[in-house]
Amino acid sequence: MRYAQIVLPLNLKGSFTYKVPEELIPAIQPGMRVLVPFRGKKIYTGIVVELHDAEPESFVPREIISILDEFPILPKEQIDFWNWLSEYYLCNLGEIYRFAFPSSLKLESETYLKLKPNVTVDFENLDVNEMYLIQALEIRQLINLTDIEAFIPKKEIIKTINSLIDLQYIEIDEKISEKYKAKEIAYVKINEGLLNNQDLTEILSKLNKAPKQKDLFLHILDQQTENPTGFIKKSTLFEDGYFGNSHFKALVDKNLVEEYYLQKDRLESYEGETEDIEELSETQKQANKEIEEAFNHHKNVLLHGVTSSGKTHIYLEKIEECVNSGKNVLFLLPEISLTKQITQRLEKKYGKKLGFYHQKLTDFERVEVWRRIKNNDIQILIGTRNALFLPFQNIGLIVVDEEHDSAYKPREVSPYFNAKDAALVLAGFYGAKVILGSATPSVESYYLAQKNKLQYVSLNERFGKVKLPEYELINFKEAQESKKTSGNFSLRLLEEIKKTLEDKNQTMILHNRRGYANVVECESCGYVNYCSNCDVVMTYHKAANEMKCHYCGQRASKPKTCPKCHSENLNERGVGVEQIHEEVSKLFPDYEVDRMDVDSMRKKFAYEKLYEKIEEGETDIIVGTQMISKGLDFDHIELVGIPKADSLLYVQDFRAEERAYQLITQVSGRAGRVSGKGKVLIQTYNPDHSVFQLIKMNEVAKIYEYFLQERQKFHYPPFTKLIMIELKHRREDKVNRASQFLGSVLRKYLPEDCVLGPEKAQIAKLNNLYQFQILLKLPRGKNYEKFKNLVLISLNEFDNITAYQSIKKDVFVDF
DNA sequence: GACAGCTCCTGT
DNA sequence: CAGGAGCTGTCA
Repeated sequence: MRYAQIVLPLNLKGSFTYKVPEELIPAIQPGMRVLVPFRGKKIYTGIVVELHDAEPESFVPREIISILDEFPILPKEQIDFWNWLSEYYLCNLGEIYRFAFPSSLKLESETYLKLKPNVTVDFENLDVNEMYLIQALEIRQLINLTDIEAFIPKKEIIKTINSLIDLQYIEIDEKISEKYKAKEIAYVKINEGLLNNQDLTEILSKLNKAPKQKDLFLHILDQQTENPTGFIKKSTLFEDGYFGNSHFKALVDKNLVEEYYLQKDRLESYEGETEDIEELSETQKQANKEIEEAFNHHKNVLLHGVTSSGKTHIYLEKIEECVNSGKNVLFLLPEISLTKQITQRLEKKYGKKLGFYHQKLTDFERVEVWRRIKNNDIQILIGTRNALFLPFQNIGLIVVDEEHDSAYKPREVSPYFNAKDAALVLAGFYGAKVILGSATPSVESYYLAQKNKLQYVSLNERFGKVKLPEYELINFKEAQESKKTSGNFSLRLLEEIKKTLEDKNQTMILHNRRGYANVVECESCGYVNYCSNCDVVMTYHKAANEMKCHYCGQRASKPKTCPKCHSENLNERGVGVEQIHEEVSKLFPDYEVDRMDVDSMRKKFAYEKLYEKIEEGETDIIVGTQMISKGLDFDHIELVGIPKADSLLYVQDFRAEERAYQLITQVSGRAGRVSGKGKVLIQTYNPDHSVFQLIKMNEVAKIYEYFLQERQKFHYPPFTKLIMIELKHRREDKVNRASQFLGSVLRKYLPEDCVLGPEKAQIAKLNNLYQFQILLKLPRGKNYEKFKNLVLISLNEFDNITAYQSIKKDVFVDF
């Protein structure tokens, strides 16, 4: 095995061939990290994905510099998983590698400047910048390129460096810096020997002139005598703000106290008591048995459990079984803020054997989880989609909670994959089982269950036989005609809110639109405020008193007069959640009305504060966007109101109805969790719309039957496979031409009705990039592979056109 | 993805 | 004709 295929952390196709130096041949194994040179001197951390003896014919491979791991850091299953992802989602291995690894585990060399040895510099002939740089290099031997920006203007840097290299004064080198450092915690103690040799009164009298220092000294002494074997954390000294670091430093300088460091595991883990989980109800036992049977037949499970049916309870049971059989569990959540309940229950059971992994961890924290997973120190890992890439040793079960959630497949970060589908494949490589759980499964998963690819297990009653909420449709048009409305609310909905308030219960109002008004329009000339970066109207946010672009985040002040015709007749159109909140506050001035959306939750701990307020019953009405549909399980919410439910359907997306159903059902699930008397009032202009009618009937099978019929009729997934190709460029004409070309190439290989577009994207310009889209509708089944191959050929053909290389291309498989 | 080396345009 | 922006090709 003299050659290795190495994946580099760059967005490049495939892997690269390197020669394994003689002395490394016995040690090297697939899954290990190695240092390799790439392009001149630059050094990257690559992953060995394959070893072989086939000498490359067309080039002379370079040599691996060194091996970084004693044992493979990446299990075979993960390498298989990467290869699958790359093939299925048409993305590069390098992209996956970048996404999968914490950056401290893939060090790259940094470019440094240093003085050439033994040079004498003739300062006379240098300009100011050159002089600065030489002087800086004389003080510290190495300077990295970004540090130079601190004292030389950006534009001059290249010029300065080049001229000094020409003069033979400096040279460029590459160096790999160790980024990961174990976290050290500062502790303090009274200087050893001090107490034996010196009289305490003598010391204290020396400190008489510095009372604070004296206090601090006594404070430390106190703690140390009280608990001679304990450790005093330095940070605790400053907690109450009485002492400052200067006081402490003074004591160190006087040799009275000492500071020392100990390494600490960065990850806090639960230290409290552990306890067993409660017993299952009869219905749950039945579901549990069905899951067991499915697992015995090597089938994965779709657990469809209505809200509050106790899906978590069943997860816990299965997790327990899996851990008892000596295997580990991966528990996936769409976002980490939802962990609260499951965490609390698991912590009590598994204590230190529980781990977390999500996007909010720092890089060092990620490395520590990696290490613990690799050492098999974690039995249960709770995480978001990036946790799929941890180096699991013997995983036995993957739970995907809220499997329908779109956060499993964000469109913003590449590689674009659906964590739910990826989990099924990953589990296959490990021989593990999967439970997909949701109260509102995705149509795709439901279809798989129907086709018997997944075992369908249903929990159709709430825990403790609590009744599901009742739905009521309010015909808003009729209400308006008979003058039974006030603003955006029907009197019927207001009456129910009032009743709920009088019963000292809580109400939730869902309005899934951020801001106060969608558009600010000039009555006189029709001017509307567009974002300068995007082809999007800016939304008016009254609370922040500004206009915001919801796509690029751009802000602008709200115009007082029309910038075009200077008319003062500015009109606000389109209702946002802020406006609904304002309206409700005015209608119920004696009650506490709070708003929950990304804008009001931006401040630190805003979410936690509001959560607590609702839990304590201080909040009477919660007005919010889809954010309120997740994670807010409280006992006293009895009413859910959706004043403008139609807006949920008016979205140009074949999944709009499914999303609307899921959102309405999820919010509704918050109502009457304990009392069983929950009510959901839906105001709509179209009470006869199938989605609303089906929700009202609350017959799950019929709803999915309806969705599946619609999908089949219009040839959408799960009956076809969609691939969306998006092209972006600063110049519209260029990206337009490129997409026309790609469209024609695709049509050359694929049947005419498979290729839709190219078309301008719904948002024609985003962040100053013009976007065009091509949608491919491909048949599923055996032919899919064949067709996808043709897509791949087309994409390659496109990539080979050099003129289009500056165009950014994104491919979304299973769009 | 990153970077060197190239072309072509701008401006004095 | 320098200096820079943008394009192109290549890396093992």
